[in-house]
This record gives sequence, C-alpha cells and structure tokens, in this order.
Amino acid sequence: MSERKISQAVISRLPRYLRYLGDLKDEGVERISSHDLSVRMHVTASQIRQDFNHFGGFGQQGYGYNVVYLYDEIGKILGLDHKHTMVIIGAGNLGQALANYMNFEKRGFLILGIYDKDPALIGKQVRNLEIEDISGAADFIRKNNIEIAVLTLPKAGATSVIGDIVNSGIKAIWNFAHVDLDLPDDIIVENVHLSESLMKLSYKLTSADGTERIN
Amino acid sequence: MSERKISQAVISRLPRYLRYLGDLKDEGVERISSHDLSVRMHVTASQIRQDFNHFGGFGQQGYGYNVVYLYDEIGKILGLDHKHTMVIIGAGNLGQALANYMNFEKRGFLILGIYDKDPALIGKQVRNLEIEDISGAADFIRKNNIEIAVLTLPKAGATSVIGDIVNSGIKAIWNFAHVDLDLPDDIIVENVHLSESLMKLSYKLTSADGTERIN
DNA sequence: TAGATTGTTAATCGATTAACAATC
DNA sequence: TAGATTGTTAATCGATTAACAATC
Repeated sequence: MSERKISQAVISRLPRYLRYLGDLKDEGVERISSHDLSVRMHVTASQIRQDFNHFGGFGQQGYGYNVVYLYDEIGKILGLDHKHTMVIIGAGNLGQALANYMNFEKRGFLILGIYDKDPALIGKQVRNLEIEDISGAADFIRKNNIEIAVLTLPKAGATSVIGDIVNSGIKAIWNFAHVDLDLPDDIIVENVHLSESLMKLSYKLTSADGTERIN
Repeated sequence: MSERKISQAVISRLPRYLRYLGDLKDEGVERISSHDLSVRMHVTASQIRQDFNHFGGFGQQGYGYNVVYLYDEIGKILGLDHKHTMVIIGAGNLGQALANYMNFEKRGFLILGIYDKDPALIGKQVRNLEIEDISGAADFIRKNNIEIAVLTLPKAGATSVIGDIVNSGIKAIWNFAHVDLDLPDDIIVENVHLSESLMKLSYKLTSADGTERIN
C-alpha cells in the first residue's frame, strides 16, 4: 500500500526465487550474487536485482545477497510468516487431493473444513476432516474468520454456490472451477485452470511437430 | 513453423477465447463482433482482433466473427482436433484425481497408463486403469508412442524418474512436481506449480489488508 | 586500497491499445 | 448505398535488459 504497485510479472517470479533460495539454504550456501543466481535460474542478473529492489535493498555491494536473510524476506513478502486458514468447497477427487496434500500445511496454510453437496460424500473422512454439507460452509467461514475458500467444483456448481460464499466475509478464492468469477473488488481471486494449461501444452505439441496445419 | 513465432501471451489467451465461444455457441449466438466479445471478456476489442489475426483472418468486415467457425478454428490451433495420449507418472492423490477427471477425455486427451513406485498402490484400480510399477513406464511410452507424461510426483521422485522418461521418446511433460525440469529442447514442458499459485494468492492477501509489513 | 557487486538510471524491446483505411 | 466492423499500421505503454556510478 505504501509502496508503488508491484507488477503481476514480478509477483509471479517471487515463489520461484523462494524455491531456489530454499535449495541454496539446504546446500549450505551462505551468500549468492545476482549473477550466480541468474546462471542457476536462467534469467538475467539485471532482472533479479530489479525484482528485489521493488521491495527494498536486500543485498550489499561487493558481497551479494545473504541466502537465509533473502529467503526469509521473500517469505515475508509472500505472507508466509502468517498462518492462513482455508476451507475446500467441493470434495470430489481434486478437492480431496488438495485436502490430503501435506505441504500446504507446512507452509502455514491450514485446511479447516471440506464441503460438498453430494450426500454420498458427506460424512466421509478425509485426512483429519469429515466432509460436511455445503449448506453449512458460509456459516463456518463467518464464525471462524476463514480467509481462503478453495473452489473445486464443476462449472455449474461453482456459479450456484458462489453467492453464499461471497457474503460470508471470505477474503480470497483459489478457483479451480472453469469459470471466471465475477466478484466484488475486495475479494481476491487466484485461478488455476488446469484444462487451459493442458490446452497450452497441446498447442505447443501441435505447432512443434512437422505436420503443420493445412489451414 | 511457417508462421512467425506467436508470443506466449497470445497462446495463453486462446483457451479462454475458446471457453467464451463455447458458451456463446451453447447460447445459440451465431455471430459476435470483437467489441461485444471484448465487453463479455473484459479485454479490449483491439487485443481480440490482434490475437486472432496472428492466425489469419477469421472475421468479416461489417459482420464480425461466426461463432461456430471461430470456435472450431481456435480448437484446431490448440490441437484439439486430434486425440492425444497420456500416461500419469505418480499415482498419489493428485495423480488419481487427474486420472478420474473425465473432462480431459471429452477434449481428446486419453489417459492410457498410470504408474507409481509404491507397492501399496500398484495393482489398485483407478477408473479403468490399474496402477502399474513405474519401472515399466518408459517401455510402455516407447511401444505405444505416448505423447504426454503427466508428472505428479514429489520433488525427489521427479528428478530420479525423469531420465528414463526423457529417453522413452516422450514428446511433452505436464509437470506438477515442484522442480524446474532441465530437458532437451525438443521436449515440451508445461508447468503447473500449485504451491506457487497459492503463494501468489497469499501475497495478494497480505498486501491487500491494512497491516502493512513493518519491514 | 582494489575488486566485486549492488542499486538505480537509461536504453531497448515487446506487448497492448488506438486509429483508420479497406471492405463486407 | 450506408453502416458496421474487420485487418492492419502507428502510437503508447510497460517490462526487460544494459550500463555504470555508488559503495561495501
């Protein structure tokens, strides 16, 4: 808020920086220059310095960047120094897979509820949670101040459920449904459109092989 | 190949165009102008026309674009007029969720095998497939000319398995593992880094709320 | 101190938007 | 024909890269 707006491109690169710095930390590397990091990551040193300097000076002339310090700072920028609470809306295969995925918890993302409308699923145990009826989701979010709703529903289900969720005081939606959610400005949306990702792959596959389209 | 290189930004927008055109088709809309589409999609009409014109003239002055024709053409550009064969490498929660996801099949993406190294999983039925030992994956890819390997493995597993897969003649990798694969140029990679997506969401959440970082 | 490397300004490159002539 | 709307060129904007003075 106090800083100038950071571009989407820069933000998208932060998690990757964090990953490489984590690896360096694990290797016991103490400091790294933008140049050495650029070689590892296959980006320009200039971009690395520009990116970091959006958030203030993390390095030292003649020395480079302290790996642990930089790792921690980028973690803070990404909000990984706080815990975050989540519920999963839609307990199909993908919803259950996300609920079972332990690594989110390690990063401080706590899954506190999982919901579905299918009576066949309600009551089923997923990890340490029981799948509950979707009708109770909004109330749970409100009472527990849940920050993030993970939408893992089919397209049709998503649009019908979204109204309730929006009015529950949810702060962000991690959207796996194949729809563009039209939400109030103060609700954050991050989309994961798997089928679009697969189509991009298909495009590259198609344009790469010799068999050029006749039209 | 014959055309000038299309930028990544344009390619990324194609699946979204396809989705909106599919919706219009379902609504029975016969033709649409770049302006009307721009209003629906919240992009500029100029961008729409520029994007389409990378692939040739799909429209008609004074008329606009024929919805069904444009839908089909973008589908062809994305390679959705062919079938594509896939195997899933890693039969954990995410691998099984993807295997069970019916919509890929509708688009012509056929999952023909699912592999894991965990003896507890091998033999388990997932949809119409049985989880097989990972040691047989490369051979299966080679014999059946499989195009796409879906990597749904933990980081450590991914790096150890990737060598075999690369030498099997695979054409593309849909990578869900948290690593940057270092592959020969002729193998296409499309990454889906879920944890990076969640971190971006976390960033927005953190920078949006009043509690600005002290540093 | 001399060498290394940052932080930052300036130059370049590419992508988006605007404008309009071509044409259905 | 007149009106609408594309295809395409030109202008603008933003992001990336290069360069270098500041400084550890």
